[in-house]
Amino acid sequence: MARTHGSKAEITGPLVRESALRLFARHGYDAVSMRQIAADVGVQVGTLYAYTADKQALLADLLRGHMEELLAEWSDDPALPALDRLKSFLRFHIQTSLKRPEAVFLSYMELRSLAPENRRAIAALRREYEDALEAILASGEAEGTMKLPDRRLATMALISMLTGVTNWYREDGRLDQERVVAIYWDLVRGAVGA
Amino acid sequence: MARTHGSKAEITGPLVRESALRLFARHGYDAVSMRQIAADVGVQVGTLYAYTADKQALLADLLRGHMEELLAEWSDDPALPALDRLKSFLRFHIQTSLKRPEAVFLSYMELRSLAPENRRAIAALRREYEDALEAILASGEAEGTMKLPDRRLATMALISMLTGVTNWYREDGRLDQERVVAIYWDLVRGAVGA
DNA sequence: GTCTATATTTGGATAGAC
DNA sequence: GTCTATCCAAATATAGAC
Repeated sequence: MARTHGSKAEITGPLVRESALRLFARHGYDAVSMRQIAADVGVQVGTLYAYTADKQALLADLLRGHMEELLAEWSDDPALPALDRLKSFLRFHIQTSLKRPEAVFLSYMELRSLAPENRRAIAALRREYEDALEAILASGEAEGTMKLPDRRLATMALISMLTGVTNWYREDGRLDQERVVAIYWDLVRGAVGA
Repeated sequence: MARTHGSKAEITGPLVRESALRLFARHGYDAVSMRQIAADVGVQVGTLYAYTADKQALLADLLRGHMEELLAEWSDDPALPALDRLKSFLRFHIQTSLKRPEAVFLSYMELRSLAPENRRAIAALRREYEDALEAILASGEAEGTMKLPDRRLATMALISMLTGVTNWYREDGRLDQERVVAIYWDLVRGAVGA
């Protein structure tokens, strides 16, 4: 696994990020040492510092990258019926959560490990994502196709519920992703009073 | 804050547990040092080892204690209508989560920091708790008062959703606990098809 | 029961050779 | 771009005095 001098310079950067993501998600930011990451990548510790200023920056970049990808990939059409938009959001959120479970988990767990400045920036991106869902719920209420006792709370409740798939879903389990989406849609549709 | 020799021997044990719980929940198990815990309690590091074999045992005891309390406090009457039982569970889970948010958060987050043996034991207790909810859903289906596409998945989805309150609830926020319970009850009732 | 002092390990980060 | 070697700080845990 370990490499020697001078090989694969151009791919080491991404490898560092991938290893860090996986290890941070699995064991927690503070539980993972730079030495572990280096060993996982197959380089020596010193090498890591050619790709990140320090450990904190590595975490911050991973979280920011994930949230920015999420926001960039999500597309919504306010002209569609709110229930259709909600179903799209649900599918998007579940599929993303299952495609990048480690990034999702990390983003929800390790905000606290960030320095205040970094934390504020990531929290703002997360808020932006939550607001995308809340806007859908608002339009559902305006249309009269949804009935919610408290829109903001419903937003948080739905996101918690959907993100929860990462806690129990197994690739080799009894349900495939489409089936999971369908089941969650039943639950969510009921919850929003449709 | 710091104490000197020989004072308050009989209360140091609980204080250690309280400090450890708060600090572990806030910063993560690996991010917290025994020195920090000692400083928070107001003793020197060595003293902690009169109350725990090591740091790992401290975490394991906190998690086990929380899960055992949860299971001991929860009481269910299978003779009641399933919807009433579900509402009881919901109130119990939300109130407990808001009364001991740190223990709840820790139990869901730091399983991974436990040695395999300890992890298995705590996971079994958690499973027992989940099964309590699943049994209620099963009886609702049998009664015909609930309609669920997948009972096990609904169980996990509801627990994720309810536990999510700890992510956003603030004591001084706009909603008191009873209001939160009422709002979640609306969402859950809809989700289970009642 | 608690303190002080310390052994021992491990961590993040840097310097300089190749 | 990567390695080797190393500095320095901080961590867990223990020993022995009071």
